[in-house]
Amino acid sequence: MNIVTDEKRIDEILERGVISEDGILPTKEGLKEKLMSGEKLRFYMGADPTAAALHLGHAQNLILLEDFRKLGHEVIFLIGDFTSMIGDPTDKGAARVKQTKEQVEENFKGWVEQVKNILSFEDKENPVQVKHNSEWLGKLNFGDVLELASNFTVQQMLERDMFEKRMKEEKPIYVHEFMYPLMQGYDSVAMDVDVELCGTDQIFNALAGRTLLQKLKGKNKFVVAANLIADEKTGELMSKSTGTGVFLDLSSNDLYGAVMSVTDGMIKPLFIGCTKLSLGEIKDLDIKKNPRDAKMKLAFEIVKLFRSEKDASEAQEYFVKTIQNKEIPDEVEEAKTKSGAAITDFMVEFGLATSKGDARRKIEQGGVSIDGEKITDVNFVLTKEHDGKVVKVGKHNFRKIVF
RNA sequence: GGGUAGGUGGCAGAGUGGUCAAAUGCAUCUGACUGUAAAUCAGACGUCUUCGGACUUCGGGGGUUCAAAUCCCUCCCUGCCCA
Repeated sequence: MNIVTDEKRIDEILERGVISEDGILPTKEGLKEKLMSGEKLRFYMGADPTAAALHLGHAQNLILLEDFRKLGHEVIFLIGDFTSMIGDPTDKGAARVKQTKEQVEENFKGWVEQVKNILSFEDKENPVQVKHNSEWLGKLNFGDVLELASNFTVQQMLERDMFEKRMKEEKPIYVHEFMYPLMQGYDSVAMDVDVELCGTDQIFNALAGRTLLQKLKGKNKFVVAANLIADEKTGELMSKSTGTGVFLDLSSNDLYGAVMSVTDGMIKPLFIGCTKLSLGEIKDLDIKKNPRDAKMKLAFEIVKLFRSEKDASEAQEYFVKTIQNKEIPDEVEEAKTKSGAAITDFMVEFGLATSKGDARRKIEQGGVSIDGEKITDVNFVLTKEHDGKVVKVGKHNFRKIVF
């Protein structure tokens, strides 16, 4: 596969806005020059399988990775199965709980499935390569680790803002957490990469790799740091803890809905980071004037990109029907029960409530209905006449009663 | 090694013998309002319940007491200071 050196395309990738202001290190010009040189480069991006699902924040980096792949460069998606057992201290107020090998295995199962539409693992000429860092990190012995560690000082490690923060808050910092940048750095050496893609929160770790590569191989690695997806106005990051994370293991309908419930300030960053629309098209959308329509377009584009156009249309239809018009959807998961079953037991059994008490509460608060009729009695019992009717809990949880 | 302060619900953080299933904030859930926005407001937020209450929870174990998150013993874990 030939290396594409089309300046316009390279500029569009580097200028898109996904990459942070000074997110290309050491310099943007340097990287552009390298891309223009026609030399085949090796890119990589890593992610630790600490969660079962990837979210849109990862996705934006992966889309970027694919852009570079399409220019003809070698691209590696690194699964941090070894590093995730230690845990990256980034953005954590406390040390991450170590994960077992089983948990890690369990988590990255399905990752490829979640992103196969945006990353070409199956490309004949130049497929994305998948690697695991346990392959090399697991083989280092204590001496090797000491050797690596001797390239950095404790002061350098302590410069990381979150270590500083923890020092200030008198919270523990474990010795093995200092190893994290070393490990991520060694990934670069082991794979002998030219460019690493990461989020801005990962720059410290990525630079450790730059240092190591320089010292051990005399190689000049570039770091491309993508902006984290954040609300334009409030600066709030998209994250699970604030309830704004959009995960990629959701069904198409839920993925669409999850995008719809994102704050308005996230619309533009998501368009730029997680869709294929050109900057011109995004500009034409006039997000401010009609945020709802812009968001629907965004949700559509995202589902289309990660699933298919058909899924996107269906998800949109579902959304309009059940959420906007509050109708019962066409297809509802069936729940086989017995005549005489208490509604509370039914709810617990089919995941509509976490406990009987929770079920009772939801009924008392008016959150439960059958075919549109609100249930007010917590002792309500299902009978034959409810066969085929649909129980609704909250705004969008439905189950069809089947005997 | 010495000294000292701590370990509380998903998280942060109050509570030092009964009124504690444990304040408050965040997260979460339900409702209202909406664009399933956001913000806001109201309510809920251990399990079971015949709705009287019962049962399990405050690092682990043991003890004192009519009564323990709170007191004692012991073990485990962490911060800080000194060495």
